[in-house]
Amino acid sequence: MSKLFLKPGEVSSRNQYQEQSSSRLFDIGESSYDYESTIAASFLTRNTPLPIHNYKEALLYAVKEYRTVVVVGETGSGKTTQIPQFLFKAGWTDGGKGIVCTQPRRIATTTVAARVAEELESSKDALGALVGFAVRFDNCWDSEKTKILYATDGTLLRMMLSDPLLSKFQVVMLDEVHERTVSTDILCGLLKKIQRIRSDLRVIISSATVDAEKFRAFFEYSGDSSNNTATILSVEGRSFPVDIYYTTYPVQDYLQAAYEATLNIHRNEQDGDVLIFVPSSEQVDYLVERFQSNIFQISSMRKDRKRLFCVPLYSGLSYKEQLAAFQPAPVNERKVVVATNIAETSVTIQGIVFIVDTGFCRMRVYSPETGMDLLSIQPISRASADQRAGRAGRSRPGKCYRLYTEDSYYNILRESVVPEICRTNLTSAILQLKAIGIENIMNFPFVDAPPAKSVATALEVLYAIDAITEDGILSEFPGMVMADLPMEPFFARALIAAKDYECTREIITIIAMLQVEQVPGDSVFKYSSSREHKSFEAARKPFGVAEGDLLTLLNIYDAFEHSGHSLRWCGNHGIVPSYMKKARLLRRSIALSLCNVMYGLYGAAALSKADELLSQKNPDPSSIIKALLKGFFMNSAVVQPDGSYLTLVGKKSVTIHPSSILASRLPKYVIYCEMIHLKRTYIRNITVIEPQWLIQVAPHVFERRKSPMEVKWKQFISSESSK
DNA sequence: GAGCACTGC
Repeated sequence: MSKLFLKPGEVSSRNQYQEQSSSRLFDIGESSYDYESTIAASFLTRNTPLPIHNYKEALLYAVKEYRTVVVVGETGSGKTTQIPQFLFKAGWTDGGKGIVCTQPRRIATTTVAARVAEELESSKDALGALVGFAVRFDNCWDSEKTKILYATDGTLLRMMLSDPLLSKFQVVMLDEVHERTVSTDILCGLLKKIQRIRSDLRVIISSATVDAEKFRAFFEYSGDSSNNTATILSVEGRSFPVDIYYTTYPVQDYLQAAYEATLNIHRNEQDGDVLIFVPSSEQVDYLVERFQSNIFQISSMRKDRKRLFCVPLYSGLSYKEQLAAFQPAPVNERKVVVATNIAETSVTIQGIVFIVDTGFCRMRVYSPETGMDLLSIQPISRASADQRAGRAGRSRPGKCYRLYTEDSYYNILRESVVPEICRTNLTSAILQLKAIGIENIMNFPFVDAPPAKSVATALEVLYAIDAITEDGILSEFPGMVMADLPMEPFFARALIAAKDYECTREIITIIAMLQVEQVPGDSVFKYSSSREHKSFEAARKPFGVAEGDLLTLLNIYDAFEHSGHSLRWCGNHGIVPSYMKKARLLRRSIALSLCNVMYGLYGAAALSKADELLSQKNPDPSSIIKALLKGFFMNSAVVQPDGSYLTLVGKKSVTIHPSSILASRLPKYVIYCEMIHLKRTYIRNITVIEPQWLIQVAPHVFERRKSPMEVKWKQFISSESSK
């Protein structure tokens, strides 16, 4: 087996790199977060100075002299927690304006804020005063007192709706910019524009090495190189070297190779756990099963009979199932974690010494031509490969076995990920931009511009749902209201329409239930993970209604409410109580947002209006469906003789996903929430409609056959581009 | 009868 790989002596120096260790409760200065099960490791490095402290003076100097500072540092250097504190202590908030630091994930946002509050105020109850956080539906900060605010990137973007110049902030720090989320990318463009108006604003960009000069150049707006406005500060990391091994030949079957590589590690290597990266959850299950069925032979490979055990890790597992991957291995046993990309950035497992990297991941890619999402297995980027390798070497030197050749690494893998903005549906992002006041999308300073076709498609969709006018201008109503509602545009449109159809309570409930449904693994029903789908369908059946999946979810919530929100009732019906609780909270949050945004009510007035909205029942399914239709009429389809469906807009051939309650009923006309191409093109979350409702709800699309709207759309798209 | 990587408002 070892002949597959280059010998250690053949490892050239460029295959070694550093990543600093950070075995503490909160991973400082990086996207990762350690599950609670790793609390035991938290005090190991508490008192060790973080590398960033060596750069304090250099950083403060750079922020003083330059409008934009790109801080390059590997994960764990301490930049996320320390930089805002340096600036605070140096007096950057003395003028009354604060510091905001964005993160791509909620969990990192809240945990980092908690840690900084504790560090700065030496108190565990300090969060929400000097230091706070802001994420959707969960704010913990004080507009008077808070000087350091951690927020998700999407939340800061949303704040710009009411404060487009971010006038509350003196310094904006964007963290994990190399991950290239849509929100972070858009914030970069907006900050670049704000800097032209606000010369006092300071921007700090935290990024991985490969992108540093790209971002520096993006924010540079002096043409004179002796008078730069943006600079780069590099911060070294703190960690142990990771030796990289490549295969000598391309592997035919990376699952087989991963299996063999792991056996080889187990046979020949000292202590230390193994983390295997594979693209999909099915492949995780396959490998785990394969290890488990050979566990005795594998354990007997070693003289000391050291045992090996294998656990899966992907987001579709329930919280409880995921915890097993974080439990430390017993003495004289080796843990093998088989994981999807979740282990690349979202979570950190302590004690990993060996990495096995297949070199592939599953990625969602949007096709603007078809308006469809495609989920396909693709080679990872070099940046991802390095990130994966860096998951070893956090507590001691590690090794990474790449199941591809060194030549592939340098010549086939792309340098960094395709930015999300280039492979996603832009409807929501463009609505946000319009609401912030960016009318001309084509001229927006994108770090990487999305495909023009994606922009055009998004504008067409926004026009069709009344968010923008023919001239591409955001409408005061419903456009501005849709932008203000913290949900996807189609849902926002349906929620606004619900007022006219007098079914606000029902639409809010459906949106809340869908939100919970989307939580992978544990959804509303017990046993809904892939292995136990039969129980899931059995539990759902008594609540199933002929109108489809969305009204079935409503039916479940109504039954839960009717039981007096009884946990015992949940237990008796195979429904997970915590998820119904979550739906209940979400309903209230959504209702409150609606009261703020559409009724202009705040405080106690909003609370009482929300309660009123949530108590007015409408038992008429047709009005609920019409409200839904107001948002989702573009996602309509008609059944074909062979049982497939044809979408009315776009004429795509699709199939109802078998998980739908309507999969075998084949109603004539339906709307769907999502279309995705897997082995076939599926539509999911189906609702039955009457065809004449389409004309009632969207006459501009379905009535006039002679002059297709495409003509009009094309006109305003060209006027949009020429602005 | 199929099977979805991972986030966010």
